Amino acid sequence: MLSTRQLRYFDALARHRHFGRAAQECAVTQPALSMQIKEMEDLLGVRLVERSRAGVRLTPIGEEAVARARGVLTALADMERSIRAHGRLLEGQLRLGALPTIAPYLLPRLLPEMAKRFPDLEVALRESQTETLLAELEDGALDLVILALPVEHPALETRALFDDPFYLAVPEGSGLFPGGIAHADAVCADDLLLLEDGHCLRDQALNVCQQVDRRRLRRFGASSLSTLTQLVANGLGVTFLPELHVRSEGGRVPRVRLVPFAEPRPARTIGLAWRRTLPFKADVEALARLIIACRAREEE
Amino acid sequence: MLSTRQLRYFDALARHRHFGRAAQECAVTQPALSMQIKEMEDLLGVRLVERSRAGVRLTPIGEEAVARARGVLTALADMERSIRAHGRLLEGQLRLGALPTIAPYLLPRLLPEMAKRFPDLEVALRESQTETLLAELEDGALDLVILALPVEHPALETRALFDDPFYLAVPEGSGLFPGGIAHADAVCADDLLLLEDGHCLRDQALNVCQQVDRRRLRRFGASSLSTLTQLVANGLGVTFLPELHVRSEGGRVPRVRLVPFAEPRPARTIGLAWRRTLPFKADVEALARLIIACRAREEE
DNA sequence: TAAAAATACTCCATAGGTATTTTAT
DNA sequence: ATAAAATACCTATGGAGTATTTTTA
Repeated sequence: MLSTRQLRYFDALARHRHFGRAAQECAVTQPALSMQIKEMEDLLGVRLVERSRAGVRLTPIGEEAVARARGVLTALADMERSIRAHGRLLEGQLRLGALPTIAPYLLPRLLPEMAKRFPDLEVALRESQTETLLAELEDGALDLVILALPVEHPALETRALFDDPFYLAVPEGSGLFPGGIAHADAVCADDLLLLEDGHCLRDQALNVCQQVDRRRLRRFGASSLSTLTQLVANGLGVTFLPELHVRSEGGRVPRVRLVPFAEPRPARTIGLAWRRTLPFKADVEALARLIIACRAREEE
Repeated sequence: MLSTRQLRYFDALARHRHFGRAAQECAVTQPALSMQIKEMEDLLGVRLVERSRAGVRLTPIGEEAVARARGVLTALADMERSIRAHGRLLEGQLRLGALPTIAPYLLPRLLPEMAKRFPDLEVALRESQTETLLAELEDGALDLVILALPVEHPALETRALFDDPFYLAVPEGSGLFPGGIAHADAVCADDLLLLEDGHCLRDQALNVCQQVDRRRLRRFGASSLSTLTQLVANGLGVTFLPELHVRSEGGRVPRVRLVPFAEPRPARTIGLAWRRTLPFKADVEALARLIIACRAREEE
């Protein structure tokens, strides 16, 4: 049976595509690493790497092998962490990721609460879009992410936290939706301002506005909700704002009127996602409750 | 990082609850195994086993650890098999499981076809009920199972093969359903004969007969479809027979009348299930097509 | 006290280091 | 010609064996 050492060397080799540098990363000499790779190839009876002067290429089988090797290494690393912490995820380091449309509004309240409740926990933060978060979660660079559900991924588990309803932000005095209730169908593509591509909030908003003609949307999107509200404040259009953002601004935004939607109010579901192989559910549950409590607190 | 050797020793120790016998299984001496376990405990900073005169007990953390260790070992073993076979599942050994309500009817046709199509494949068969099959699949004792879908299991993938409609088997000359079309709602609990508990076919039949009063069902069920048809033939009641079974009997059963159900015909979905970590999809697909073709052939 | 695990020590296999050769561009 | 990997050879770490002690029911 292969050793974890061989898997580690092989992973490093696949990343560096260079025996010498891979060996350096593994803190061994090049022949030591070469020998282990050779041994792996002998054990598997398969050529994993194409050696050539200009670096190294993996064979197709090698690509498959490294993907599986990384899976095994991640599972093993997760096991070690879990057991070392007596199954308590909330001690030691937690690498937490969050969407840019969530992090700035939830974390300022959450992090102090977490520090109070789990004093032995050290949180490393990362803010990225859904796709990046999920990739990093999968390959073990993150432990837990806060994002919008649903997430369909076989290696991940999720836990819904709360629904975050949308408001329609219109310029103050614009006269739109004078009844104070917005209707998704009445939003016009020419007016709609959105985040740039890749933000899931953009897709969610478009989902709500099924009938909007995508071809008539403005080409360039904003990169943050703050920018977006500035645009709205200056009369350049309307946009969707999640309640989470609105709350963090104290319930109102200068020169912008926030119009609630008609029932059923469109919303995004905020939730946690993590690798199946990482933590005990009890820990995620504890954290989930803290987050929910944390959000409820803001209602005061 | 832990070595695979340590994981193997630990797994053996957890199974034998005895250092000496675990060591024997691993073909090393007791002190060698003791040292590796100690090393593991040191690396993890956790006590994994309670040593006592009368054998060994795992601590709660140890239980968690061994479960995870087995997961890692299975993933690694699957990786080795896949790569060794160049991703071709259908060479070497395939440990195949099937439900007792499928195996006797499908396999006599399938196995010769498989032998013809995949000459380098050696098939090891196991026949069990759904629960057992899934457990053995998960812990690596089986590679692939044929059963009734749906199967909801995070570590497993599935592939539907075909729908297998039910017939109602009634005693010849009983006068039931003279129109030649059965209606699920007209089946009476007093008449209904079923397989014993644990057979998924039993549950599926009860699902079709939503209105049947479960309390009035006979206490003891048959252990095979053959027994069941004997009971029906002797006028003791009626039962559900899957088409797969009927076909294998040449389309008719002595002294039993087979009544098709009204549309939509109730059916069970037969499918394949396997660990996500094991094979390439292409191989499962190849086998799936063979099975489907194999069943279609019988229609002649 | 007796069975089982831990410890002490010794040995050897194998991983790793150094020096060198081979290979491919 | 030269950078990179393979090979050869030596060293040393650590895994495993044998003998023995310690533990505990």
